Amino acid sequence: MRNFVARKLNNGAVLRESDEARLDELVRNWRAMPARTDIISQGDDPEFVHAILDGIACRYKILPDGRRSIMDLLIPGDFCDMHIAILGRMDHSIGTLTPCRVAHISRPEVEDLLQEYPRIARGMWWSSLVDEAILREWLVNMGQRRSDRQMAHLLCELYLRFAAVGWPEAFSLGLTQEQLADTLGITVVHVQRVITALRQDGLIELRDRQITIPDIAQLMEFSEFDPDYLHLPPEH
Amino acid sequence: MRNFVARKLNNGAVLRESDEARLDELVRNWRAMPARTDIISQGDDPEFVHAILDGIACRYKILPDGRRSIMDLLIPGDFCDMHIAILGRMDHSIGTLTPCRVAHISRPEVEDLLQEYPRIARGMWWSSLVDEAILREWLVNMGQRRSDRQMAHLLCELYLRFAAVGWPEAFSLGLTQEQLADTLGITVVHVQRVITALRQDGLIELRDRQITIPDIAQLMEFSEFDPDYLHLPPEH
DNA sequence: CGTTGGTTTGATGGTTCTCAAACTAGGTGG
DNA sequence: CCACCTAGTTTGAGAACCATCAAACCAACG
Repeated sequence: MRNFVARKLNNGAVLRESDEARLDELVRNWRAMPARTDIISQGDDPEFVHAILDGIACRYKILPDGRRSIMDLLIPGDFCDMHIAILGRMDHSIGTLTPCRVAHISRPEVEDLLQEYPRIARGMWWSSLVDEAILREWLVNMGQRRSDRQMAHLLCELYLRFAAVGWPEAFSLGLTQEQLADTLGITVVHVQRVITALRQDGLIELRDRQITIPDIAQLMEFSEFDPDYLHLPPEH
Repeated sequence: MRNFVARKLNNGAVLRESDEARLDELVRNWRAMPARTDIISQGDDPEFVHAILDGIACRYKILPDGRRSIMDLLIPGDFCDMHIAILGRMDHSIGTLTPCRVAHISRPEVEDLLQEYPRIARGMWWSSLVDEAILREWLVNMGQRRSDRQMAHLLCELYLRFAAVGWPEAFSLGLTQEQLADTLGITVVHVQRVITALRQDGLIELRDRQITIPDIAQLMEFSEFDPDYLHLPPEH
């Protein structure tokens, strides 16, 4: 089992063996969570910082009328809540979408990590800035593109993010259409129509409710995807 | 002339006189910039960190087809590019929307500030996290609300953000309809229709192309505005 | 006094939502 | 093993929202 946290941070900082060893230790405390379960809820002031080791989670808010808005997808290697120590309470929730393995690290351990492991601290800093850049690109995506391009753009991003942590299997996405709808801000019905359209154009493939990408370059061109905002090292 | 940077940071940290004095010094280097001018352009690796002292600026990207997407509005007290030292190159541009006074602070000065003034450093850290929270709320706003609510929500946010730095004049917004359109991801024509509708409902007032808010509570209710995400101290 | 940038208004069309219902696959209990 | 139930997917018809295109209007400015 590889350490996806270390792999992710390695994109923004050059870690040494001692760094990776420490991360391996910290990541040893984890628990399995079923799909659709909150890791942290809005209003919490949690004691632990969490990292996703396996599965897909999301940041989300529930609107007054009951709709859910997903503002970020968290994949293996992603931290959930590094910021909570400063802001105090959570202004949104974090929950699993698929079954997940979630590591929990105590606040003192995080403090120690940031103080004593400067390369890791730099990687964390880099990581949170990339998260912000992703958020900005989502804003562009939702504001300016039609929903088929939106969907394609999201898939391109996930493809690259999974690749950046060296996801072992070929990329395949097992989210439900409702989860995709809440992410893109469109209805389930329309997600369905967009997916069938993309499938008919040969841009994606669908087997057992899993989306795969036959030709990433083609999908990137279709969605005007520019990977610049992910700030990945050149080889990706 | 008050120091809006200090006022803003005071919302997230308790500054002392020495802190404010240092900020006063740093902010002394500024230049006036006309409207519609880039402070930093995409691809730059700038030498200075900038802060808005007066006027309104924005983060934006230009899409391949020429459209502009505004992803953040920067008001007096806001820093533009604290993150650039880590990420290297800018993945978006920052430009003025109205005439601005912009302070520029050298990288060594910023380093010193973060090292030697821990309360300021904490305020900066808080500030960047709030920026991220604002970005998330914009995503919710654009994804889930109709354009009249979107507009109202944006106006509520700006009202509170200006209030949080103690903006001297009563709130009034002097952006063009095109600038608002690029921010909300809708067309100029539709901005026009939304504005007249809000005006007819008495939710906003319009004089000399300046939008004012007669009753903020009413506008907040209309747009389902929950100020929680701004993480302001209770008095606001 | 023409030019320019911005606002306002109208008509039409496309994208996406809403409502409604059928269908599929997996799981559970009789 | 089958009947039922549930969550998720698929399809259709009509309406709402917003975009597009086009043109008039207005104020500031040289």
